[in-house]
Amino acid sequence: MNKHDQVIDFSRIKTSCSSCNLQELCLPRGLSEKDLDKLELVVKGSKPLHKGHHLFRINDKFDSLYAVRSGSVKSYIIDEHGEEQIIGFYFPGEILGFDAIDSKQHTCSSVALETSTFCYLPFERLNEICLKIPDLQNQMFRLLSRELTSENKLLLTINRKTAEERIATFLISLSSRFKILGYSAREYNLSMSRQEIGNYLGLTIETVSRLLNRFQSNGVITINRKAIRIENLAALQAICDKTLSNQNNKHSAA
Amino acid sequence: MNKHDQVIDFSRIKTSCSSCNLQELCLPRGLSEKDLDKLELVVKGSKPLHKGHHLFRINDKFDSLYAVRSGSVKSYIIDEHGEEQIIGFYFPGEILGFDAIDSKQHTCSSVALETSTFCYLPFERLNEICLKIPDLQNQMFRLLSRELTSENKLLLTINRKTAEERIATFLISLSSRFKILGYSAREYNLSMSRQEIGNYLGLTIETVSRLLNRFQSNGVITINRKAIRIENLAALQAICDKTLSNQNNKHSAA
DNA sequence: CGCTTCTTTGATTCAACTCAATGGATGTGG
DNA sequence: CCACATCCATTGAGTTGAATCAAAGAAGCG
Repeated sequence: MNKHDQVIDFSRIKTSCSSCNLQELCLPRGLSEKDLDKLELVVKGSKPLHKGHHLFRINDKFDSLYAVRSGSVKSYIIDEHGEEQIIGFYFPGEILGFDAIDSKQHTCSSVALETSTFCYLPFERLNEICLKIPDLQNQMFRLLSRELTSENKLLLTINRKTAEERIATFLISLSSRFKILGYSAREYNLSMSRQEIGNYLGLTIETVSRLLNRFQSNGVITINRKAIRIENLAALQAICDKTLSNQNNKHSAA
Repeated sequence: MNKHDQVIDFSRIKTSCSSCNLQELCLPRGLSEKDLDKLELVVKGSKPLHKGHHLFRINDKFDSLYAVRSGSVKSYIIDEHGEEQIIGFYFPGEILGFDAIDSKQHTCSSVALETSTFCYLPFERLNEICLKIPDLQNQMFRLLSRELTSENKLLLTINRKTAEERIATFLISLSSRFKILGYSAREYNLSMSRQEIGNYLGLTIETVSRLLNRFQSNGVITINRKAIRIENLAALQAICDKTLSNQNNKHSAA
């Protein structure tokens, strides 16, 4: 199904950044009221996307960035053997699509993990108003920069941490993102499967399952299917970089 | 040593983008002659940085992006145990420092792998002229976007490839970057150590050494210390995604 | 030219993967 | 509402690719 098939044209629904409770997390952050008004003219809403439906696919023509309003999505690329590699999960207030700016084609696919809604940020128009609103240009640079920094952290997690540390790090990362959104940092639902967690972190589903259950046995978390509660945040934090300091220099350079 | 200690103030040396042979690879790409003139007023040169000296360190105040003019650098972050994780290697025409835009502090450190020179691109001024030169703003977005895409590819390499495939992929990546620079794609010098290659790819130095020698035994490459020659590019390409297609779905989702 | 750093090579170990089988949840259609 | 199918998660046993440990050789440096 194509987004233009709909009877009601949701893309015409003007979204109001100024009344959006995500504005301090999202693109509008730091903009004056006057500049917000200009931005709102560019942003469009959309109808909800159901679980398993694609927001965009690799090689699709790029014409817009997307901000998650509700729900969650995963982005993934495909390797030479057609296998999926998940490169990120996105939650409300987070923006995706930046990777397509260079080639004007999406370099990854994005699919809803649950019923989700989005704001569309048509890139050409965004580009234009960035020239007129210095704070907006700056915010764009900052968002791109932040994405780079968080990819660097992920690289570190995957390259230097054990399976146990990776999963703990992942759970903590979700926790702090939900906290920022005003949800509980202690209790949340995993919108992705064990398979997807493993894929993202470079682990098999069996390893993910075993370790989540080990954390539960140790009283660090309680997990029931998708529902997770962090029982001992400090302990989980400690697991994130458990490996003892001095002896550990397996990949270290200089 | 601080960059202001020098007798001759190299930072005053105006660099000429318009006569630079890297202009089509670097920030000026796609700019008109008139816009190039404006950009040149912002860009500053610098004295050479010798091997092992830092261009910037983590937490340094961010005030400038850097373009490599000659030589090469590595960027790295430090984990909780003080261990280094290399996040990228940069060659002439490539720009680094983007990760610091968000927090205004460098989130990684960068050090010269050999004697290298750079152009300084003071960010505040760059920001300002981006507002006046739409093509430049666009080029900035594109460079940031490209950096994201290449990090995604790295993630895929590290998460889904064997040690052998990672190293082959790394050698091919260097080859194509050197080719773009107009150097030989078949023959080049590794400016980084085995240790640094391993660190970057999530492997130990022993594994890197063994596999490079295996490639040599198989006649795919010739390697003598830092000097590498690709004897059979097709074979090396084939190694990059050697693992057979159908059976391989260890981390795959959906 | 002695010292340090980098690289190579071999033997052994182990964390995470693979293979295998079962269990629980959700959904569908008769 | 039950029977069946499917999908996802769990758990166990055995295997393996890359790490670790160890030691020696080569190169570069002061």
